Amino acid sequence: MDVNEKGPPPALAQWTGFLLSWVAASGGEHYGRALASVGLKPQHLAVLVLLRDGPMVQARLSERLNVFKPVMVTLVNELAELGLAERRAHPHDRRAVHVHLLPAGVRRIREAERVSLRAADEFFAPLTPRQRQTFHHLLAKLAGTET
Amino acid sequence: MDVNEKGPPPALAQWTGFLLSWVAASGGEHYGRALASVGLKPQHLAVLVLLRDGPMVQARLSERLNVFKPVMVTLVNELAELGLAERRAHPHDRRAVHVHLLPAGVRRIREAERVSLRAADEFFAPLTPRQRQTFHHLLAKLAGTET
DNA sequence: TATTGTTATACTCTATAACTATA
DNA sequence: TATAGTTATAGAGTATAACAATA
Repeated sequence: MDVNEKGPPPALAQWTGFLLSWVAASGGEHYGRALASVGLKPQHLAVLVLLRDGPMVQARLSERLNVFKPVMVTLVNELAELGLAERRAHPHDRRAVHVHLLPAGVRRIREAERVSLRAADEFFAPLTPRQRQTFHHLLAKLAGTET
Repeated sequence: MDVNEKGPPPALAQWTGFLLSWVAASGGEHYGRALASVGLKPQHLAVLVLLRDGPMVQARLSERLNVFKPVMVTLVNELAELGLAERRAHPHDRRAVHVHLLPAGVRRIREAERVSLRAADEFFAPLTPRQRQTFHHLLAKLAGTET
């Protein structure tokens, strides 16, 4: 049930649910390739964007992104190794570490947003701007983020 | 970056790509639970539906569903153990096995389609019938299954 | 030489357990 | 007792390698 570049199997393409999962997987791969071109994984960018609002404790990063604590340890390690973020002592709680966004991280966010916006334009090219807006609206209704 | 039942993280919900992956994952889980209620995994049903057109060689099942050969071995093993399909000798090629759909498999397909249609109705309940049709149309354009 | 089915193996992701140091 | 961070480990799911039988 893997998803490749050829398009969905015709026999199953009339099921909306199958189309949905195929389009999402296809879009996710496209997005992942775009971010990889600036040396990031999707999760890296998600963490960086959260840190843009200020330093954050790792445990709260895990909660906000719905990843398990050990995963966040790895992600922060990688971001630190890339020089995009770093751990510092927490001012009030000696158990916790504050994860800070570094200037290089701010710049990398801008690059990532540039390539990901371009990737989105490519992916949604089959739709007119009006259709793309409609698509977003319908997704938001399904996600329950609008009434 | 896991997806749970609470709805997408508000901070990321304005990105169409993130909404898309969240909705697809949510829908996939809903579909998976529905099929599990009749004892099937999504891949099981996909195989059974393909076999409805007649017996098929395992290698072609793998190709059609884009799964690797060892995965198909496991799936056919499971379907055989469930009594829904079985391996028989291929009439012309002694290397290959013909996978046949059994009467119990035909009945199970009907049950699975019943619960999966109900699951789809539940999942797409936030949309009007007209919107649901539009959503399918836009997905089909993105998947390239219509011009 | 290529293909079918199978077994064995590896690799990634996801999830849990256990431990420390604090609170 | 509970929480933060880390390490270690376990489990799916996915992908590759290698093999015997046959074409």
